[in-house]
Amino acid sequence: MLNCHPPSERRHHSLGASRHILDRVGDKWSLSVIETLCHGPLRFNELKKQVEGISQRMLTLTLRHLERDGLVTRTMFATIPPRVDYALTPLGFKLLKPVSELVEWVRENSAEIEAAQRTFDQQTVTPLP
Amino acid sequence: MLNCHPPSERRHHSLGASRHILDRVGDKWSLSVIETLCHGPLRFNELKKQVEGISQRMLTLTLRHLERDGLVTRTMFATIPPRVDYALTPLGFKLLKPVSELVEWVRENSAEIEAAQRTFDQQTVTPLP
DNA sequence: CTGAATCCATTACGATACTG
DNA sequence: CAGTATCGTAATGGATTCAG
Repeated sequence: MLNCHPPSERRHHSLGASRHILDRVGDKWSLSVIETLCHGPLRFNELKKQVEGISQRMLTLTLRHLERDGLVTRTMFATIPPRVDYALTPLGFKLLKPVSELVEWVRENSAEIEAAQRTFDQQTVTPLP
Repeated sequence: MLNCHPPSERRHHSLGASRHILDRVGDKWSLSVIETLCHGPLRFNELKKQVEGISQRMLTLTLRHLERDGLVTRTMFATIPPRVDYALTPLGFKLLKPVSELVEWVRENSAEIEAAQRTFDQQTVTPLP
């Protein structure tokens, strides 16, 4: 929970340790990859097809980060051609709940957010004469 | 909610419209600023003192983004010296709930996450002879 | 006091080519 | 098939200086 308490009762840095996961939430591809994997394991190229727009490089990097944080497992099969399966860990599945609720919240409030953005953008527009 | 359904039932881009807010969640300062403002309005320099480590530039930029998204209001007083109050909007307050639950989730699972990171990091370490 | 402007370092990302 | 390597570009953030 965020430290919504007066400064006297506040602990040092309320976030900080959570940064790594928040970075995953904020980066361009992690949530899409997690979402795609929630139906079951997928191979690298299947993932690449289903996460539209992602490059090979970014898929590799994103999967490495998710694997490092314990959200995704990587399973290699010593076949020819090689085959690698990626799957959500139980931890990865559990993350879906709070993340989904956040995304859901944004959806429910997107009209208000976009209205605010339009208002803000119009204020500072200085049309040329 | 994230599209955890088979591809046949899946809507085009599950995220996409939510990117803007997810970017706020993911960036370095937005959540700290929101957290600091949840006790009540603050002036620019009070915010700068309480959000430790933030530079003047990043505080300005962060506040502009939050204001644009309708999460924060900016109130100027035409006094000398000038005074500007920043406060959470009702929308900003409401965002605290899903965000807090996400941060809470990370806290509850930080041990497991950090253990995964240590394991991952040790795998690829190749100590020099 | 509030904040805009500038400069710089680091990182994120994308496109392409190459490899076991 | 599943990557790695390399390159170039854009975005992000920090430090410092200037201004109303």
